[in-house]
Amino acid sequence: MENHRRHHHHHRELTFLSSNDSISRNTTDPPIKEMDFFPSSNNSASHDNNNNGTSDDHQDHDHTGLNLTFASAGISRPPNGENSQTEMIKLESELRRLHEENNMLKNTLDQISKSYSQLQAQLFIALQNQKHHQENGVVSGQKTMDPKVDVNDASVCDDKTEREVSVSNNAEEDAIMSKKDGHKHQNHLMTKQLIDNGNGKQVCLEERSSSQQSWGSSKSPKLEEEEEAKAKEQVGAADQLPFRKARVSVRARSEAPLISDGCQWRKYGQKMAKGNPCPRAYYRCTMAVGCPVRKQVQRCADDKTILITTYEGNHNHPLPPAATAMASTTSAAAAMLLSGSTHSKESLTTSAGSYFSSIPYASMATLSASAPFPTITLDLTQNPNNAMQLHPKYFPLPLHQSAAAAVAAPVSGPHLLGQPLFFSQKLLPTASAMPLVHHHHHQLGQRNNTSTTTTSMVETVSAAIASDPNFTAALAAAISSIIGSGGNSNNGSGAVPHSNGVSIFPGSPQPPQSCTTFSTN
DNA sequence: CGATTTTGACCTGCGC
DNA sequence: GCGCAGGTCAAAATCG
Repeated sequence: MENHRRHHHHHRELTFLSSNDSISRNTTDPPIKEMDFFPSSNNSASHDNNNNGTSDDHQDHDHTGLNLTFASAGISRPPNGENSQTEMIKLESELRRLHEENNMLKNTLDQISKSYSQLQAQLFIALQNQKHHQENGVVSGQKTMDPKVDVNDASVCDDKTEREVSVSNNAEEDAIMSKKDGHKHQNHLMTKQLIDNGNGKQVCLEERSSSQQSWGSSKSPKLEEEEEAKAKEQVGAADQLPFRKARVSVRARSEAPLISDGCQWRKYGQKMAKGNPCPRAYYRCTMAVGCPVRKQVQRCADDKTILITTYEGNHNHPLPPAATAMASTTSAAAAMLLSGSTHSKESLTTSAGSYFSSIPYASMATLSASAPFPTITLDLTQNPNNAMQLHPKYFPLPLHQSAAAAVAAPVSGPHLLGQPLFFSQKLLPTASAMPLVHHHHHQLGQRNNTSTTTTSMVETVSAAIASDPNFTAALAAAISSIIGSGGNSNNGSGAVPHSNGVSIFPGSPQPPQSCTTFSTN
């Protein structure tokens, strides 16, 4: 097995490095002629004629071979058995090579998509920060915004702060999560890319490519090194900074083994983690081939009713509305963390600390920038009532912005954009309502939009969780009470989504689509 | 029958 | 170098 894998890697490396050549060769050069083996008469001949591709040829070949079992012994084979043997070997090797190449191409595409997504998010964050700096040398966001927005913001923030409560001390979790990487070199990958800002316009962004690739891990080391080297050339000194993987951890009470986040996941492993009697399950997103997003699910050792779900990576595919919010928030948070760490981790913290320290509700999110991965933890466990209060102004920004960004996003990246950017803009003014963000291992820096994203994320996550039928049932009462008392009415207890994109944000000014709705899996 | 889960082996990093 | 722990792989089993 081990050898098996190693071989694979080697193949990939080699083939990938020359992939272009290989491709062109494969697509242009006539493949080894199957005609030699399967003369005219049967169906396979026509197949062959139609397929001048690569792998198809081989498949056809195989297929043909099966069809010809009755004649395989000799009839269809040319007299010179040696040649045919050689050809077969060639074909097989070619097939292998093509498979490897295909894999490499997929991986490359994935990497590009991932980088694209993260860079987009980071760009916006960076722009946001820049804007802040320009507009006011001062720290806290005195961002002037559309009054409307401000109103919304306030309410949003209120909701948020109320919603979640205590800081979760996830040091343990963080430590566990971040302890290993296993793909270190990937962590140093720096990229300078052209990213599409959603309007088809490309922006050249120098940035630190993010994490998810690490979890993707399918890229060959050589390739990574090459990319890294290239990136270093372009980026320069920035590469000195340690690369980090951002993770978003969600703590929520749930009977269900998984929280419903709108995505399809496939379990690929399970492990007993030290210090926790409950196994940790590893899932990867299966909504698209090669999607790098993974998550770990584990029950809290202290309180087994608490389910800890940790996400990493950005989806490289369009997301269903039900998944958009979660994905965008988590990926945005991840990007944010990365961005923060890129520039100065401290900035993240300070904003958190100084900014939110006065918040009465303590916190609902924990930022852990501890090495090697910054992790943002959302604690949705403490006060269900609060936890559900997010909805009303869940989307401070006009739907056409957030939803459009999230939903209309053609592929991967765009879904990142909506919330982090817009939320940050709008939430800043209402600092007092911000959640407390606690930095585990780093000193405080100064403000930025970290908290903002955190906030939105919490809401999103809460919404996602709420959409889970099981969890929904458990929280129904709480929601009802909130709705009843909170002045948001619409659905009353019915606010709880039953499934399929029912909005859980009763009071939402704009019918929250996409981002604000969740479907159960 | 394809997709998913299970599960033991393996890989890698880290501390001693 | 060794052992430990987290993370991943992939064959086998199971599911729908």
